[in-house]
Amino acid sequence: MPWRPADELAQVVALEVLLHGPLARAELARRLDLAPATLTRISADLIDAGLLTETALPAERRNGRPSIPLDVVTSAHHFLGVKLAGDAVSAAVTDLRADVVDYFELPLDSTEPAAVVERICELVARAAGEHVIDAVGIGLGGVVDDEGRVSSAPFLGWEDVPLSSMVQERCGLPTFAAKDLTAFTEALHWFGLGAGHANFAALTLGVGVGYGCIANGRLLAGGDSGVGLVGHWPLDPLGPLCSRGHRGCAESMLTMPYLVRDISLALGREVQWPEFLTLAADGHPAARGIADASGRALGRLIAAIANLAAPELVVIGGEGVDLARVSMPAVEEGIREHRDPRAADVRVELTSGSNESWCRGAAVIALQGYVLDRRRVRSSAARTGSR
Amino acid sequence: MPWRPADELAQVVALEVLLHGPLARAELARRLDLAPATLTRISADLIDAGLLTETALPAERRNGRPSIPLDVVTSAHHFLGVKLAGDAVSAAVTDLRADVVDYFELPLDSTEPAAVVERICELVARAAGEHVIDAVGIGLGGVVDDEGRVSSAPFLGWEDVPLSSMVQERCGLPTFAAKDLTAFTEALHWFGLGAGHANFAALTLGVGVGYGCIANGRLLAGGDSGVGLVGHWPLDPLGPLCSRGHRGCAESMLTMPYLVRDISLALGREVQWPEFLTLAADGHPAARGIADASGRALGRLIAAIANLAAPELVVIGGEGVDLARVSMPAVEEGIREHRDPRAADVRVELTSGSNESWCRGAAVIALQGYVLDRRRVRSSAARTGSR
DNA sequence: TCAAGTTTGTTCGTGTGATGAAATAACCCC
DNA sequence: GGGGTTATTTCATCACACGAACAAACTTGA
Repeated sequence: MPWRPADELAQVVALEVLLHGPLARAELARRLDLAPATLTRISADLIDAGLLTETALPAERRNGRPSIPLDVVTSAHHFLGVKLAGDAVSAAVTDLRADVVDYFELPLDSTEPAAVVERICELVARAAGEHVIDAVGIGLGGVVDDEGRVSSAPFLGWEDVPLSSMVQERCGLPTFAAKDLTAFTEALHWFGLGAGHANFAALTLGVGVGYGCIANGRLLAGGDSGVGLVGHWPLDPLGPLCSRGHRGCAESMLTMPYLVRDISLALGREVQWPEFLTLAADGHPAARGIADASGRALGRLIAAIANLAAPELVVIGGEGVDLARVSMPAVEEGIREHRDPRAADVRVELTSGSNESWCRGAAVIALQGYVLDRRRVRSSAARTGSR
Repeated sequence: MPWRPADELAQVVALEVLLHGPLARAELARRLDLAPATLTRISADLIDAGLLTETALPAERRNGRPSIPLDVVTSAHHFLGVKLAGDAVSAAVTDLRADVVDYFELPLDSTEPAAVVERICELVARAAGEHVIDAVGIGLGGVVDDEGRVSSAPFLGWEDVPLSSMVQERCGLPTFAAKDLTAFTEALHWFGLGAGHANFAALTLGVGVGYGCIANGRLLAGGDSGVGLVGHWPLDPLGPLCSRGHRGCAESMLTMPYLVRDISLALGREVQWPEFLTLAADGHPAARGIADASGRALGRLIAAIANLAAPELVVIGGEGVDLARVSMPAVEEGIREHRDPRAADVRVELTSGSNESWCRGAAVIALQGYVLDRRRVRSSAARTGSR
């Protein structure tokens, strides 16, 4: 039962239901500015096609005839989202709403493209054993073009690897690859904190600092986003030096390795990330100081994003997201410092930075590719600059 | 002969011709993915309606039957663009392609809303004496909402002034007001260096620093863009202090009053802006030093914009644009400093910063309001976050 | 308990309007 | 002048969104 809305309008209706939860016909008609009659017809088609069903109506009761919410059959489709790291590949199986239903992981002993593809296909095979997988998405740090070709991924030593087509040929499933941050941001956009927002930004903390942005309802994708454009952003003229000799850049102020190094130096012993957070939360002076300086730096970065990209919301994620949690007041102070007091407050939200959330992002790339039928359709995206 | 395309498709076709120059029917059909037959019908309607004409075919000759380019009747519509300054109001009359055909100016002796409206209407009357004006656009520095209400304009001491409706009631013409930078950016987008770009940024230098951005084909408009979000951006930790006590912020590094002050202090005599530029261009050490520091700071700001908003192009304007002209190498150095070397080069272009260009921007706001029939249509903009 | 009110969803005939195919027009080159 | 090529037009066709009227399924209130 493939996702094949009969025409463009059916596609729009199906997407609206997919993205904005169960919706009644009348509500859909209002949202999409269509006649009720049209919705009767379209929803009948979509129900016939197995894309939508009428839910068991726990809809809010008001006056008049009760509405019958329509919903997508979430369990009718499954996607595999693969996150590629330097030493392991992990994967999550999700349903049509990007809810994770299964999770696998495999170590990676070679970063040769062929070996990695092999590993990915092992995951695909394992997942396919338990679920019917409709498409595969792969997320990795690096520059990936629209066709899923990895033009550069330093952490794997890759240049110009046609990853998605390699996997697709090897395992026979539609495969899409994208930069990990693109995937993460799109997942927030369709099913996460960014749902319903036409302008928001995502920021991830971890081994590096990542940035993704939805502007006017679509991803901001410069040709070379992905080379780590915010990674070395100068945030504190008095901060420590980073590997490239910048003083107080995002890498040196916000990434886990540097912060762990700083706290270890300060205490004269090896301190791990969780302990650092605990110490900071408990008010240990050295840890507090480092966390606060870091939080202020993060706030400045958020302010920069807010000033230039005008998001309604900034979502923080990544495995180091707890840094923001323990230094929220400093973050807010940093924002105030670099933001005009007359401007509206920046809304900052935190989200999970587990590895699963990266996989989920990759699954959303698969889901989008499948549902929007990428690879075939390029025409509608061709209209460039107008309006 | 009003701009009233019969239906939505006709509107799209007319817009395409307006924005992308004379175009033949076949070319339009290809661009908009329509059947040739459809274009015959639509263009006939539009020609009947007086919106389009067949040009005297100086189209590039190729094989086959020659095409007949269609163009809008540029001189059939005129717009008045008014730029509001603290001490004067100026206005330009433009045609449908935003080419300036006339220019007026009046001093302003009171900043009372009623007095300003009076002055504006004098300009409207004068313009209407020589041209048929279809709509009026007003640009000013401050926060202006979609309905043309000025919620704040410190330079006039205004709060919550329903400017556009005041002018509209007083002079009887459809009137639209917008922030000056919005107007400037939209003008670049529709008819200037930004035409055809779905992602670009505009930066203006003058008494302050202004920023506008088109992302994914539309203006990035935070609710509070306009309070000068980049005006106090920190650019040089060693720079001079600004009025608010920031060190090396955009105001202190890039605005004309500060630069004039700096060069005057350095030379021990009063130096005006043009002389400063001449000295810098001629290699006078002090002037060169100031201009280069300023250029590097500008480069850093451009890099910040390029990193966060991913524009394909950054256009510099404003009356102080020549600063960029005399310090281009420093600007490029500043960009390199804050941009990952693996990222693509940022394309920077300069444009006129004459007062006329601000008026032209305001005229484009009028033109857009008129052509897109704002104030009536709000429905299509309502679809917020999806896709 | 029944009538009135309200909102949802359906049926059906209608008309708009984009389309494909084929014809025609207006050039090129040789 | 003939063949090739591309642009534009003609025209019958047909998909499909719509409006209007109606049926359904509740709430509310007397």
